[in-house]
Amino acid sequence: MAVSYNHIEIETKWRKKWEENPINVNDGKKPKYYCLDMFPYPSGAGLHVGHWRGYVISDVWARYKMMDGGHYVIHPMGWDAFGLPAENYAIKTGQHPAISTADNVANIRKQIDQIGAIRDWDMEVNTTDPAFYKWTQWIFVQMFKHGLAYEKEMPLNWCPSCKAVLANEEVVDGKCERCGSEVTKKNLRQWMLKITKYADRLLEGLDGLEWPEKVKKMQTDWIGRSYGAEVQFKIDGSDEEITVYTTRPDTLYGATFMVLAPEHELVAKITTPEQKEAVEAYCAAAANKSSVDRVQNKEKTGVFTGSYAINPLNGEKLQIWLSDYVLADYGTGAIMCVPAHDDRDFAFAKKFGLPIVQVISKDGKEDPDMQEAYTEASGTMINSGEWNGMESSVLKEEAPIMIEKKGLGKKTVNYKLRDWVFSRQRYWGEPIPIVHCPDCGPVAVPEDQLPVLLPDVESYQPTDTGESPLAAIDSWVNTTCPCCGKPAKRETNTMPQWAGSSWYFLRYVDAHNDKELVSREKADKYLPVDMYIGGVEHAVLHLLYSRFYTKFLHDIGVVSFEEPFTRLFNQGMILGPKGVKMSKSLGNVVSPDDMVRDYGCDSLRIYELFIGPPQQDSAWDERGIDGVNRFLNKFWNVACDSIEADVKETPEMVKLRHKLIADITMRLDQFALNTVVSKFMEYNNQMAKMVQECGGVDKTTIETYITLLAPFAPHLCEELWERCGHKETIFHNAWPKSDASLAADDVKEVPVQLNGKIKAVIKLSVDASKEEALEAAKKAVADKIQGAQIIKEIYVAGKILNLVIKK
RNA sequence: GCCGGUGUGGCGGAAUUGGCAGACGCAGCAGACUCAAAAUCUGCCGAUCGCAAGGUUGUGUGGGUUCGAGUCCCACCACCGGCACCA
Repeated sequence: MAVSYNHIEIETKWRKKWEENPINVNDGKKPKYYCLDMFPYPSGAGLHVGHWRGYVISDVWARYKMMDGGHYVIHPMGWDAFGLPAENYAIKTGQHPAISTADNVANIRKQIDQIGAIRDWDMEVNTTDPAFYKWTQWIFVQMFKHGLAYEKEMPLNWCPSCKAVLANEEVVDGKCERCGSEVTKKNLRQWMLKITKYADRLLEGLDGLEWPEKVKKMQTDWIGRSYGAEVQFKIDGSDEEITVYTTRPDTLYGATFMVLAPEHELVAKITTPEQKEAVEAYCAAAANKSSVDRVQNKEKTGVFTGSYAINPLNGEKLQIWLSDYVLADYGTGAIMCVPAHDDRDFAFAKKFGLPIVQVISKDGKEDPDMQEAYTEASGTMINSGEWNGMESSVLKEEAPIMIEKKGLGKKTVNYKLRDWVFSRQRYWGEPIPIVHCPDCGPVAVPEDQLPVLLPDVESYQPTDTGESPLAAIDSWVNTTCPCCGKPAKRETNTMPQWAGSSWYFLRYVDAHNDKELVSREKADKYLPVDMYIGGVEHAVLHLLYSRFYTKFLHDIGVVSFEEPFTRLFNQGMILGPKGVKMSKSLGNVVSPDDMVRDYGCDSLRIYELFIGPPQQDSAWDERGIDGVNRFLNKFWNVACDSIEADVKETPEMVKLRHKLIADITMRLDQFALNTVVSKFMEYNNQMAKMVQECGGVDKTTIETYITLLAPFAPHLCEELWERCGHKETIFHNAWPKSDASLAADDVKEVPVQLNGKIKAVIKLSVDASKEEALEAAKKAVADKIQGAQIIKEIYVAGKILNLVIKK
């Protein structure tokens, strides 16, 4: 009689046993495997079924690695606990963020425990723990000492709702990545990290990584390296020069005017008295434009400065204009305009009636009536003096060198990547460990005085002025200069949330070290991360910042490797039942807690995998878990019956066993976890038939199945393993190996086609000759080929037999 | 606009990479068990024509390559994601 297994009893029992006797122990001899989840922000809302998915995937993988290859698995968990929600909650309720954070951590810790994952909580880290952020600050001090952290006043992205500056990576479509408010510009003095110094290494390091191509591409585009030339243009009647950056120096003869960004430093100097009023009005208007306006409105605007530049090659006079389509912070903030070969310059020239000179021709002839810019670098040079007749693609490569030889400019490289704006005007973050001294300037807090503790404040309210709430605590702000001992003031900005997450993965393996960030010995032994699992939303944020930090820590000798995450897997989101993102405000958040209670952890684990391909978004359908639960119950009965019946193995059972091993292992290695589950169901259905026919399957087969299923349904499988008579945990079992010769079929069903259409299926022995196969096939379709002429016979052994006929 | 990705039953999805399309599961329908229901079990389940055997058609659209195409090639459409005046 079919019975349901008691998931509450079994799961409680094994949870307790694993706690008493941990299954994942480091004996110092086993090879390590570091399988990491992106650590969560401990939000008050707790975990939903979407968080579960990533943690289930990583735990299945960790347990598989533990069995396959006998690894000691590093599979830790921690808390990315600085950040705005806790601070906003504090503003509303007056409760200190540390208290609400601790509550949330405790709650989520319970939820994570329900997943039944292997976790070593001795490694737990929390970014808000002074013992942890001491090292976040220490890294900043090292960067400061190496000239990578510097202060700069510049127009910055400002979120008026969060009341804080944002890094470029945090601005999406001109809006705040976190709250969606329109981002404005604000001129502020801020701390910057020189991530641009690592641009080339960040780009080149991507090559060796087993990451999704999509993420590599996003980082490549974000870094945005381009090759070209800087060219100097003299200003007519002045000693000043304008330097432009161009990727198309081959079109230099076609430059007919120039455009500077409204913020360019020469604007005031080159504006003529007649144009002064118009220029000032234009610059003021540009300064007030929001990022959204600037991005969305592509209609060209501009104003003439009244001055002219000289084309260095042909001496032509070029009008100098201002326009906000030229960005102040890319290249040199000034461009030479070649309307014939650039869409934007073309639109600008058409609008303001500026000359257009074609210098590249597809067919060697000039087009007297250009309707759009010809932007490809292929064709013959015309109107280009000594360059006439050259192939433009060749010239594009050679022009920078030729220009450099003539002393008109130089070959250069440019990047879209900007330095990282690293300070935030908020309370709940790591204080930046700097003291400002009137005599010595900014001075790093000495390492033996770290951490600089975050003080308590009266009010968490951020200000509109760009000052942190910390600035109001005189007793904390006023200190002495570590250098000269005179009165000085502390830096009151805090670090962005990304600071702790940029290096936390290093800390897990030596979480209690109070002398070093991580000991070199442990770093060499346990790092880097072998498999990193998390959402794709951090492609250019956390994942780029972590690579930058790791490269820096490599350069100062803390670690010996340059890339933190060898392999990356991005799991898809679990969407709400209607296919929209789960969110508190939409009220479509599904909590795992009830399902764990009703169906058990093992059922939910498997359903999270079965719902769809792991890298793809999937809409939650709560009915689907019934199918998985039925499968586990069915398997429970098959296993119990087989253990009891203790039948002798048959050739069918041996074949099933070896096919099962091969199928599951291959799909697991391909990360096709949803199909692993369907294969388990298929084989279980076959075994259920064997139970009906012969009372059960043999002991080896059922034990093999239990072993393979163990990473997916660990509690159930441990219980069954024990019922098979084993004393030791199933997870110390080696991963079964398949013998291909035992898995192979000796008779195959082969479809017989006539002209590519299936007309019959015949059974053929795998070693049947072509003649035998053809004979059998012709017999099977005899009535259909009567009177027809067979033109061609195709036989692919074990797969297909096709007869091409003509009537 | 540029660059990626995806498109298969009522639904989630499978197809060992060019060889039986729709595995597995959900939902649905019919039956068994039951006084009844739930649970469980058995069968059916793309469309279309047919009483049936069986035929035709079918993987976003149109073409092509091939004995054979969901899979490869060309053109297009739709949706999703990334970047977006980067010279």
